[in-house]
Amino acid sequence: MVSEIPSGRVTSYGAIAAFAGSPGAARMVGWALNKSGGHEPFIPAHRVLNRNGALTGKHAFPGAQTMQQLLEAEGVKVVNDHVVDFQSIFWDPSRELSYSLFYQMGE
DNA sequence: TAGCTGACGCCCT
DNA sequence: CAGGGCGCCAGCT
Repeated sequence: MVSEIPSGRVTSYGAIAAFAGSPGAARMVGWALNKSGGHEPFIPAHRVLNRNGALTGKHAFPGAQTMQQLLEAEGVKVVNDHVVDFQSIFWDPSRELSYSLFYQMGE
């Protein structure tokens, strides 16, 4: 699901968990993303933030500024570990994720 | 077995 | 504004 997030857009752990059918299991999303690093296919984990738009996962990246740099490279502004105008570039799975993802997943 | 700890989120004091 | 409780659940001690 995270792979479907367009460049320059962001979403939250909670939104993903909710759409996946386990509202409240946002921690698992972070756990999964943590495991997803360093291998193929590339998962744009830097586009997933907490519900306030904070870069709470930055410490899981190689460099201290890596997550922020990845976002800024896509045109997303970051100030004080928070994405600027988080609401306007928020990517809501329930509203924007197409049926095609599930088709790809096999169901 | 019990408890703790997360890249979380919501609700209540 | 701070702090606590609870749900969530995988993976360690």
